[in-house]
Amino acid sequence: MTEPEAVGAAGATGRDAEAVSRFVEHFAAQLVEAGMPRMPSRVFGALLASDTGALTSVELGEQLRISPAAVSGAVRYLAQVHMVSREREPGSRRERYRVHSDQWYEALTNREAIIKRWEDALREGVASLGADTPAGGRLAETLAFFEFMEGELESMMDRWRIHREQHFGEG
Amino acid sequence: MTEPEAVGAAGATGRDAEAVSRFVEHFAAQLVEAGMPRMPSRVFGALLASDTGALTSVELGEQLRISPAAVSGAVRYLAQVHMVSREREPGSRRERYRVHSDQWYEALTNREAIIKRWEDALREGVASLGADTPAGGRLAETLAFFEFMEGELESMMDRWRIHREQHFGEG
DNA sequence: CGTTAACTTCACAAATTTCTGAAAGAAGCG
DNA sequence: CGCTTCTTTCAGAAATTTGTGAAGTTAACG
Repeated sequence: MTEPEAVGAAGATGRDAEAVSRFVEHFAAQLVEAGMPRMPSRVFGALLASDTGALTSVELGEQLRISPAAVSGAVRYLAQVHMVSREREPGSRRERYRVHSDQWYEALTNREAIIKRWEDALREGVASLGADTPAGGRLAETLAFFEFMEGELESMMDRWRIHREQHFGEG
Repeated sequence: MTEPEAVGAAGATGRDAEAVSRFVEHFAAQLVEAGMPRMPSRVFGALLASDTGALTSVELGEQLRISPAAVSGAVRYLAQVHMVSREREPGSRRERYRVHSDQWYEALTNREAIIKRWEDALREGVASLGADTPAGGRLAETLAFFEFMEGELESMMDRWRIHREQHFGEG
């Protein structure tokens, strides 16, 4: 009874728990490599791979074998960067964490906040080093790049929404 | 002789070392927050803020007050992600590390490698969970998003190069 | 209005990461 | 061909991060 299901078999849930886990861990590893902390990455992976797109704290804890505290921390992180939203199951103290597909895109776009802070730092640098110095010029060009990117990102998301509807309908 | 220059004064180099340092540390902090290790961030900041855009190992060590070993590690990291290139000063064992402005852009674009791995993980997930399941569908849509982004990024860089020439000339 | 279920916070232990000093390894120069 | 100068590698110390158990807090339900 160490393993509730045989490897590769579809269990009582109608899903191959082994396959799900493999995906979750593999995908989470990529997120980690991109700089996201481990627990948030794993929780996000589990939500992505869930059929409803939403899981409770207990379900996450069981599937990932982590403590309630770890779930709590991970979810707080993910909510902060807008990668999941919290739902209150009506008539229950149970909370439910959900990925909206569009939230996911927005979250990536939310790197804008980071870009904005980079821009601030660069502007400050240009000012204090002098726009007429070689270093100042380099900073100014970098700043221009980010400002350009910022605008592009926005129109890119617009194009995506159109592209998406053509391929996935109203979603 | 603990401090070669008075605070805020322009030294023999003709630059306000204090102002440079402030920028470097501030900018580096933003990079760190975005997920880059600290030493690489600081080294990169120092290079960005240098007049020539290139510094030797010793110069970096002195300016940032870090050991040669730390410089070595940071530079290796930065070279790996294509954010600096190494130059051999002819007729000297001294090496010189440089930021090319375009390298910087390319580096950001090099996140493509990361995206590619995300895509692989997602494709695998779609296959093993089944494209006809709700979870599989969600993964497929996410995958489509990344594939879309990949193409967009490329054309965005093209547009940037044009935009840049109009504003900065041949650079 | 008390009881209980669920989530969060806190302090600590463990693991990982990061930086340093010391020694070894290249590469020009005499 | 040995010396000198610069860089890298390595092992270990220090600091930071991460996850847990346990206590605390909130809110539904009888």
